Amino acid sequence: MTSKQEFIEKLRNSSLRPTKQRINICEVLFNRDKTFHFTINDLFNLIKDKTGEKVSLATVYNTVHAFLKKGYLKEIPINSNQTYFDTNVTDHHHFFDVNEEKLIDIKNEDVGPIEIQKSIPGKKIKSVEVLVKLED
Amino acid sequence: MTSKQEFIEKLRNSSLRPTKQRINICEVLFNRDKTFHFTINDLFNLIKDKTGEKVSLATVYNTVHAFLKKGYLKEIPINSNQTYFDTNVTDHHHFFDVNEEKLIDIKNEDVGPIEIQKSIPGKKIKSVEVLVKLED
DNA sequence: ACAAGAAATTAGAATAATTATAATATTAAA
DNA sequence: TTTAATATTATAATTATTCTAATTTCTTGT
Repeated sequence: MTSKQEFIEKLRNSSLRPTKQRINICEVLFNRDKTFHFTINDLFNLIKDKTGEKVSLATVYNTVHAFLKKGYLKEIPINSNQTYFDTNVTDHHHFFDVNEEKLIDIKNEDVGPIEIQKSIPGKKIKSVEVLVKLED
Repeated sequence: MTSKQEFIEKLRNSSLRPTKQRINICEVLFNRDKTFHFTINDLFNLIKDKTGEKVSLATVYNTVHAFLKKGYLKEIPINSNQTYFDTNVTDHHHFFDVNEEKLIDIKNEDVGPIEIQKSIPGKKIKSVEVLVKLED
């Protein structure tokens, strides 16, 4: 359980102004034990539900993007038409349950080493992510 | 080079009605040597350019989705806000050049075997895809 | 501490992406 | 053929995302 004050400090330390909106978003995103997978819309609705305060959808977008850039969130590549995000920013992979449209983390150590025997001149690898689609 | 007549047959054999729009889309998608990575918008613009005929954007969506379901196209999971598709429907992986926003195929044999040491009860693996992001 | 200017942030309005459905075209049946 | 059934198209509606004017927060000078 992180206090409002701690979020304010963390935001300031990241040179993000600790606005009421951002603090609310932090409470929803980071006051959790488990990692959290969500879409912008999930988050938008949860803010209203959990904090009672309304934050505009555009601000949710802005904040999520700010947090992404700071490395507090990770974007997960799935070809659903809604973009998914993850509060687990460590290097890891995902199951995507196609039937239930639900994401599940796969720890890095649960995936054997991935060897890419091809390279593109002038480019370096930024990330390697595995997406395992599941069905019933 | 596949003829219009051949596309008509292929569509019929897949129980897809061979409409003028679909034939135009086939010409743009499948009259190529190399595999083709595209977004709906890319395709929409190419149809006008290559065939001179206009097909509505909604029809492009419809057709791409129909082709996906039939297995003639593959959707590629990237977290760009535009969905990418691939005419290469074999099992394979991708580089995504983040700077140039460009996709590059990685043949299956250029990626070592991927071992997933975790499973979800009641669910079976539908696909395993690797996305390697590249930067300068 | 306070005011003024600079910079960042918010949220309404605009745009872009995708889907639903009424109108049209294609096919199947008689 | 003609009609009925079904599939397809494309406009209109909806949903997702971004842009920007108005507002808020911060910084600096006093």
